[in-house]
Amino acid sequence: MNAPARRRRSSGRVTLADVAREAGVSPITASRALRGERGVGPELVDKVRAAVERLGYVPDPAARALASSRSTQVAVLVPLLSNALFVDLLEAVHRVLFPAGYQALIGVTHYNPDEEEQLLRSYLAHRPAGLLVTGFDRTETARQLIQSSGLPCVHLMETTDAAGVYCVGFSQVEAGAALTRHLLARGRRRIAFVAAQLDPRTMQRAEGYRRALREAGCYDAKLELLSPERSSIALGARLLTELLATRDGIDAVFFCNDDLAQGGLLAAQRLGIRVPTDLAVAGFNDLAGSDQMVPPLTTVRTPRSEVGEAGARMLLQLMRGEQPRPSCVRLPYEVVVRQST
Amino acid sequence: MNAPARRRRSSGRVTLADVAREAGVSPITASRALRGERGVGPELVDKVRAAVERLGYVPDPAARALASSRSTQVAVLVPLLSNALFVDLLEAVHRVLFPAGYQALIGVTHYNPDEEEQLLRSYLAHRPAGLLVTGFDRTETARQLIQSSGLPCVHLMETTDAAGVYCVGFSQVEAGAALTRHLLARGRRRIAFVAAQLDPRTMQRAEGYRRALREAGCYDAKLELLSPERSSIALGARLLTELLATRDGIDAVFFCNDDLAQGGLLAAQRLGIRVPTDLAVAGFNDLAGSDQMVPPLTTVRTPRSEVGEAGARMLLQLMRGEQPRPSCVRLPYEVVVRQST
DNA sequence: CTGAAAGCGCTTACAG
DNA sequence: CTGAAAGCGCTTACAG
Repeated sequence: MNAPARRRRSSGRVTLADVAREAGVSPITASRALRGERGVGPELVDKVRAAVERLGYVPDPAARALASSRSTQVAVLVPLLSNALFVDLLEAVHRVLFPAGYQALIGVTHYNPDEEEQLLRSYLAHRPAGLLVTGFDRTETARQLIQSSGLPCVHLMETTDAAGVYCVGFSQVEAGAALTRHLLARGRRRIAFVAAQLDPRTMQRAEGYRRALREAGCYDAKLELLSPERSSIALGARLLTELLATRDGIDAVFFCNDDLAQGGLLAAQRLGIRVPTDLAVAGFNDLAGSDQMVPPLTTVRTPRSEVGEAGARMLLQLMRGEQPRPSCVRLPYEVVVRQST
Repeated sequence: MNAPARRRRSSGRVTLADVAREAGVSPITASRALRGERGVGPELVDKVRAAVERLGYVPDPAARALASSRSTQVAVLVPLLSNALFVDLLEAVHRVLFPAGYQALIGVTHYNPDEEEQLLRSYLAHRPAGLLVTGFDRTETARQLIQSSGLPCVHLMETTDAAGVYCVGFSQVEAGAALTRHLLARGRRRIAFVAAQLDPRTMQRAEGYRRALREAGCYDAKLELLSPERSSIALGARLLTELLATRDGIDAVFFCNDDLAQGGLLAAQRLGIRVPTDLAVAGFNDLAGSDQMVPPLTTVRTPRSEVGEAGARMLLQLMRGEQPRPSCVRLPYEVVVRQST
């Protein structure tokens, strides 16, 4: 009855061995039954389940990770939490992953490739079951770390046609062009583009803006105001003021993100500029509050929740060893026309 | 030269044993040297460090967790990521914890005690090294899970004088009272309190509001408008409209959070109400954009970054087995007077 | 101050 | 379909 009592470090924890004993099977069978591995007699599965219930067994993720070199954690890397966009993305990811038994290890890169590389290194040591990363812009080392980890990885927010790459996103270029065309359709010709952060996706929107204006024969490089500073409402106010002080005859502004646009709208009000009569103002992402602005802000509703959800589902497939088809999902965005344009 | 090649599952990973061999010491000594345990000869430490460097050794957190029943993860539970307040808090926590070798496992409870309990259960299975939780309001089961885990735990955002409880926060009651007294000092007498979410900290601010008004003999329960809905700019606009339609003679509004206040300010503008002439408007937390509103919003700057930083440092002490003194830190807030009052 | 042995709680690989 | 043995990569507990 007594276990040899020397050199024990028992944590008092209920282990798989306890469950197996209680169920009258071997630990391996209990393990297989619990993981839903096929090839275990249904009656045994029931017995094991009942024993788990009775003993209140909780599997030890560390032991599982060590033995299988796979954990139930999924590393999710996003640039920033202060952009509501990524919060929506993470919420959606969590909504899919958590019920499936996975936990999101959230890493914030601050749009800094070196920081991303460091986080990746640290998270990879934890043997995550999968990886969710934002976009394609990273250091070569980071790329190799992902590659050589052999882990399932889904790229979010951007899309590519490259083979063997899994991604869920939308065309930032097209969305930028669509919004610009809306401004052109409203009769605007001197359309400025104001951006901050200057991350890859922002620059893709800039590319869409340029394309649309070139098509219309209205492109003027001087109408671009690009700042490397971090995007914020305050910066939007500052940039609008600067824009109007240094460029003539501007009749519309496309801000690369709604926080900038909201700040621009508030600055216009302080400057006594009538929107949209004197100046049309548009943003991007349809963030909280944009519909409440005076006047309500025209913007592009981007499908970040859908991206998070579809991306997480795709990763789940990959972690199960399945082949998601298509390997790259392009989701729709929508130009939301309100009274600011 | 050849290891017995049967039944190997080697992951190809560089292990502590490799490091030990390379350094010419035993694995235990290598382990101790790496963890900075005192009582290892300085020369040996150097040798081990060099070997780690040469081999590119990365410790395996799963193995470490299994052997020591402690991981390098810290579970951090916050109510919401869509409130910028908690994003600031998390950033600060990460800034302290990550360089110290810990990773934050971020859990979002959505102000739902059952959800918190579920997350706690799931995170506790991962043997975190410590716990960071928001406030004191949770299910009895959650409380016991924390208690019986025996893990170091620091409570954030609120304070208590209860013995044996570690916390870093500020007095929500006093901050609420201070802002209310500012409105009183401005000559306002019919001061409304508009709140959403109705979480414990919001209700503590309400308590401060009541106290200050009672002291001034101005308290009127009808001036409170409390909504259980989630706080947002849009809701603030709606609540201000409702408030003014159903209450007479209101000369000031204290919104329990800045997003509501920003919405209120925008609604006032649409309604043609002059702020602060007709109505003083104040918020709470000093969130992004509040200084950019028209007029700029009076609010309370809450020390969330400081709370996150001090809380994480306190946890670090506890995880080292030290006794932080004091066990409860009360940080200062600041009433920021702008043009809306 | 340093080390040989055992153990943490699982799963893999091999058998039957 | 089920299981006994070994191993995942560390650290604890005991010795010296």
